[in-house]
Amino acid sequence: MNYWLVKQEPTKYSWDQFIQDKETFWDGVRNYQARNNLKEMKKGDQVLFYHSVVGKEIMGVAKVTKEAYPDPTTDDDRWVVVNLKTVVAMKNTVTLEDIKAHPELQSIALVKQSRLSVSPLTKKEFQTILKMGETKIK
DNA sequence: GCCAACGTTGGC
DNA sequence: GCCAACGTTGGC
Repeated sequence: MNYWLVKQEPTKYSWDQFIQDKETFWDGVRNYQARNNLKEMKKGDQVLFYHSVVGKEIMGVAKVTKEAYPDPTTDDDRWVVVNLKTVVAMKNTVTLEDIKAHPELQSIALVKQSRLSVSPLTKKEFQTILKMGETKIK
Protein backbone atom coordinates (compact mmCIF):
# COMPACT_ATOMS: atom_id res chain seq x y z
CA MET A 1 0.00 0.00 0.00
CA ASN A 2 1.33 3.35 -1.04
CA TYR A 3 0.14 6.84 -0.31
CA TRP A 4 -0.05 9.82 -2.64
CA LEU A 5 -1.17 13.38 -2.90
CA VAL A 6 -2.69 14.84 -6.03
CA LYS A 7 -3.45 18.47 -6.68
CA GLN A 8 -6.01 20.14 -8.77
CA GLU A 9 -7.31 23.65 -9.06
CA PRO A 10 -10.94 23.56 -7.92
CA THR A 11 -11.84 25.86 -10.80
CA LYS A 12 -10.77 23.03 -13.13
CA TYR A 13 -11.93 19.97 -11.24
CA SER A 14 -13.17 20.32 -7.70
CA TRP A 15 -13.61 17.81 -4.91
CA ASP A 16 -17.37 18.52 -5.05
CA GLN A 17 -17.38 17.55 -8.69
CA PHE A 18 -15.38 14.45 -7.85
CA ILE A 19 -17.92 13.50 -5.14
CA GLN A 20 -20.69 13.81 -7.70
CA ASP A 21 -18.79 11.75 -10.24
CA LYS A 22 -17.72 9.23 -7.55
CA GLU A 23 -15.06 7.97 -9.92
CA THR A 24 -12.94 9.73 -12.51
CA PHE A 25 -9.82 9.26 -14.56
CA TRP A 26 -7.00 11.52 -13.59
CA ASP A 27 -5.93 13.22 -16.80
CA GLY A 28 -3.99 16.32 -17.66
CA VAL A 29 -0.68 15.35 -16.09
CA ARG A 30 1.98 16.79 -18.38
CA ASN A 31 5.02 16.62 -16.20
CA TYR A 32 7.44 13.72 -16.25
CA GLN A 33 7.99 13.50 -12.54
CA ALA A 34 4.26 13.53 -11.85
CA ARG A 35 3.74 11.03 -14.65
CA ASN A 36 6.30 8.69 -13.15
CA ASN A 37 4.48 8.87 -9.85
CA LEU A 38 1.19 8.06 -11.59
CA LYS A 39 2.79 4.97 -13.07
CA GLU A 40 3.84 3.84 -9.62
CA MET A 41 0.28 3.89 -8.31
CA LYS A 42 -1.23 0.52 -7.52
CA LYS A 43 -4.84 -0.46 -7.22
CA GLY A 44 -6.05 0.27 -3.70
CA ASP A 45 -3.42 2.94 -2.98
CA GLN A 46 -4.80 5.88 -1.07
CA VAL A 47 -4.64 9.38 -2.44
CA LEU A 48 -5.19 12.73 -0.79
CA PHE A 49 -6.97 15.33 -2.91
CA TYR A 50 -5.64 18.86 -2.59
CA HIS A 51 -7.14 22.08 -3.92
CA SER A 52 -4.40 24.36 -5.22
CA VAL A 53 -4.65 28.13 -5.77
CA VAL A 54 -8.21 28.44 -4.48
CA GLY A 55 -8.62 27.14 -0.95
CA LYS A 56 -5.18 25.50 -0.72
CA GLU A 57 -6.49 22.67 1.38
CA ILE A 58 -6.80 18.92 1.41
CA MET A 59 -10.40 18.03 0.79
CA GLY A 60 -10.57 14.29 1.12
CA VAL A 61 -9.29 10.85 0.33
CA ALA A 62 -9.58 8.79 -2.83
CA LYS A 63 -8.25 5.43 -3.86
CA VAL A 64 -6.79 4.03 -7.02
CA THR A 65 -9.25 1.81 -8.87
CA LYS A 66 -7.31 1.37 -12.09
CA GLU A 67 -3.59 1.54 -12.59
CA ALA A 68 -1.86 3.68 -15.21
CA TYR A 69 -3.05 3.36 -18.80
CA PRO A 70 -2.59 5.61 -21.87
CA ASP A 71 -4.22 9.02 -21.56
CA PRO A 72 -7.41 8.86 -23.68
CA THR A 73 -7.45 12.63 -24.07
CA THR A 74 -4.28 12.77 -26.15
CA ASP A 75 -2.57 10.90 -28.99
CA ASP A 76 0.76 11.51 -27.34
CA ASP A 77 1.79 8.14 -25.93
CA ARG A 78 4.05 9.65 -23.31
CA TRP A 79 1.17 10.38 -20.95
CA VAL A 80 -0.93 8.16 -18.74
CA VAL A 81 -3.95 8.41 -16.48
CA VAL A 82 -5.23 6.40 -13.51
CA ASN A 83 -8.76 5.95 -12.23
CA LEU A 84 -9.58 7.34 -8.81
CA LYS A 85 -12.66 6.87 -6.68
CA THR A 86 -13.71 8.97 -3.70
CA VAL A 87 -13.36 7.30 -0.30
CA VAL A 88 -14.20 9.92 2.30
CA ALA A 89 -14.33 13.70 2.64
CA MET A 90 -12.23 15.33 5.32
CA LYS A 91 -14.23 16.21 8.38
CA ASN A 92 -11.95 19.20 8.74
CA THR A 93 -10.09 20.24 5.63
CA VAL A 94 -6.35 20.50 6.19
CA THR A 95 -4.92 23.72 4.83
CA LEU A 96 -1.48 24.39 3.45
CA GLU A 97 -0.96 26.63 6.46
CA ASP A 98 -1.74 23.74 8.81
CA ILE A 99 0.68 21.51 6.95
CA LYS A 100 3.46 24.08 7.02
CA ALA A 101 2.92 24.50 10.75
CA HIS A 102 3.27 20.79 11.42
CA PRO A 103 6.81 19.66 12.29
CA GLU A 104 6.44 16.23 10.68
CA LEU A 105 5.18 17.53 7.38
CA GLN A 106 7.99 19.90 6.50
CA SER A 107 9.52 17.65 3.89
CA ILE A 108 6.52 16.69 1.80
CA ALA A 109 6.46 17.73 -1.83
CA LEU A 110 3.48 19.99 -1.33
CA VAL A 111 5.69 22.24 0.80
CA LYS A 112 9.06 21.74 -0.87
CA GLN A 113 8.04 21.36 -4.46
CA SER A 114 4.77 23.15 -4.81
CA ARG A 115 4.45 22.66 -8.54
CA LEU A 116 4.55 18.87 -8.54
CA SER A 117 0.98 17.72 -9.10
CA VAL A 118 1.35 14.08 -8.11
CA SER A 119 3.63 13.23 -5.22
CA PRO A 120 4.27 10.35 -2.83
CA LEU A 121 3.60 10.44 0.91
CA THR A 122 4.84 8.11 3.60
CA LYS A 123 2.31 6.18 5.62
CA LYS A 124 3.15 8.33 8.60
CA GLU A 125 2.62 11.57 6.69
CA PHE A 126 -0.64 10.28 5.29
CA GLN A 127 -1.90 9.27 8.71
CA THR A 128 -0.76 12.53 10.25
CA ILE A 129 -2.82 14.46 7.73
CA LEU A 130 -5.85 12.25 8.28
CA LYS A 131 -5.57 12.86 11.98
CA MET A 132 -5.38 16.60 11.40
CA GLY A 133 -8.54 16.30 9.36
CA GLU A 134 -10.18 14.24 12.14
CA THR A 135 -10.95 11.70 9.49
CA LYS A 136 -10.84 7.93 9.62
CA ILE A 137 -10.95 5.45 6.82
CA LYS A 138 -13.30 2.58 7.40
C1' DG B 1 -2.41 40.35 -10.47
C1' DC B 2 2.44 39.74 -9.54
C1' DC B 3 6.38 37.22 -9.61
C1' DA B 4 9.53 33.42 -8.09
C1' DA B 5 10.48 28.81 -9.10
C1' DC B 6 10.62 25.37 -12.08
C1' DG B 7 10.32 22.76 -16.51
C1' DT B 8 10.74 22.75 -21.43
C1' DT B 9 12.33 24.27 -25.84
C1' DG B 10 15.43 25.48 -29.30
C1' DG B 11 19.57 27.91 -31.17
C1' DC B 12 24.25 27.42 -31.20
C1' DG C 1 25.23 19.27 -24.61
C1' DC C 2 24.83 23.94 -22.82
C1' DC C 3 22.13 27.61 -21.57
C1' DA C 4 19.11 31.60 -22.62
C1' DA C 5 14.43 32.40 -23.51
C1' DC C 6 10.04 31.29 -22.76
C1' DG C 7 5.74 29.26 -20.66
C1' DT C 8 3.32 27.53 -16.66
C1' DT C 9 2.23 26.89 -11.94
C1' DG C 10 0.86 28.33 -7.63
C1' DG C 11 1.69 31.00 -3.28
C1' DC C 12 1.20 35.44 -1.79
